[in-house]
Amino acid sequence: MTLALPDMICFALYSATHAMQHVYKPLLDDLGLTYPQYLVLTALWTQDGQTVGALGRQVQLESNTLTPLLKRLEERGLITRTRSETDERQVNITLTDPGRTLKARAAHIPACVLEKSGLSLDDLTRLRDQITTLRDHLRAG
Amino acid sequence: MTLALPDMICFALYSATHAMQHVYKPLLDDLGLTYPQYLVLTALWTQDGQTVGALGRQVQLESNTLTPLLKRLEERGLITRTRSETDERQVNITLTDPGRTLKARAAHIPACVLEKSGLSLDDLTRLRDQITTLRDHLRAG
DNA sequence: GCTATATCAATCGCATACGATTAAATCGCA
DNA sequence: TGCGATTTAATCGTATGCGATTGATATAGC
Repeated sequence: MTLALPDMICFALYSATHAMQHVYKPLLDDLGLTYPQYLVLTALWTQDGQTVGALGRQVQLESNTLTPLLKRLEERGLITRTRSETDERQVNITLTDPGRTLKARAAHIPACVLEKSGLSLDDLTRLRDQITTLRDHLRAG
Repeated sequence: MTLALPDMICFALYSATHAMQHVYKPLLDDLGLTYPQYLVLTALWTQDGQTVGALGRQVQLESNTLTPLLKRLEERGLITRTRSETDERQVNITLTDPGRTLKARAAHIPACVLEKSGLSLDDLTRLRDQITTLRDHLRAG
């Protein structure tokens, strides 16, 4: 492990993440979404009505980042934020009709990214699993 | 390619990058550096005296991000920023003595990260090369 | 029941990221 | 040579990220 950028796994991840977001940018611009907003909506499309904390555990963000992001999504009319009745500390995030409708307009994005990646679906899946394993090791260590 | 967070290669990269920065955080706190500042210094430790543009091409950042970051490194006395004499548009970034000295104090970091990754050096190297290949495909596409 | 503790979202401050624009300097080409 | 196009860094505005703190609510233990 030398101390040079091209040799560093951290820089490979860092620059690949940026390159990935660059690929997503024009696709998300069509939906008027930023990349983290897209991740949050993806979590909600899978399971609606989650609390801020539950969303944060999925996308790996804290309330200090999520709260402003969710307020922007609420201003755009894609979600609603309501205090939980059973536990007033929690805030439930629920998709609006436009928020739900957006899922269909995002459905083509994964295929676009697969195509841009220049890899086969099998190779990309294997790579994803290896990166996920590394991430879990890093979190655990 | 489904539209769910755990299945998305982009989210694997995104969350692994965050996990990696979380591992670096305490190591870089000891040096008083942020993660992008560390990347910039790493590039300078390999080759001193680069222009803002050359640094940006390496760490994949534009002057809009680099200029404030470099000003902070200059305030901390780690680098100097001087207009090029041959081309007044360019600004040369040069390490100061403290900036050079910091390299030795950062030398142990790669081994720490390797250990936290839970992977062998061979596995990590292979994974790094695959991620780099993906990044280059994404940039090219 | 009552209080110390814990949990949850929000807020604040600072440092990235990045699109768009600007200003200065250099280059290209007639 | 001269002038429009290009390059380079800086600036501006918006949106993350994140450490630290705060305020409100819920829980646990006595």
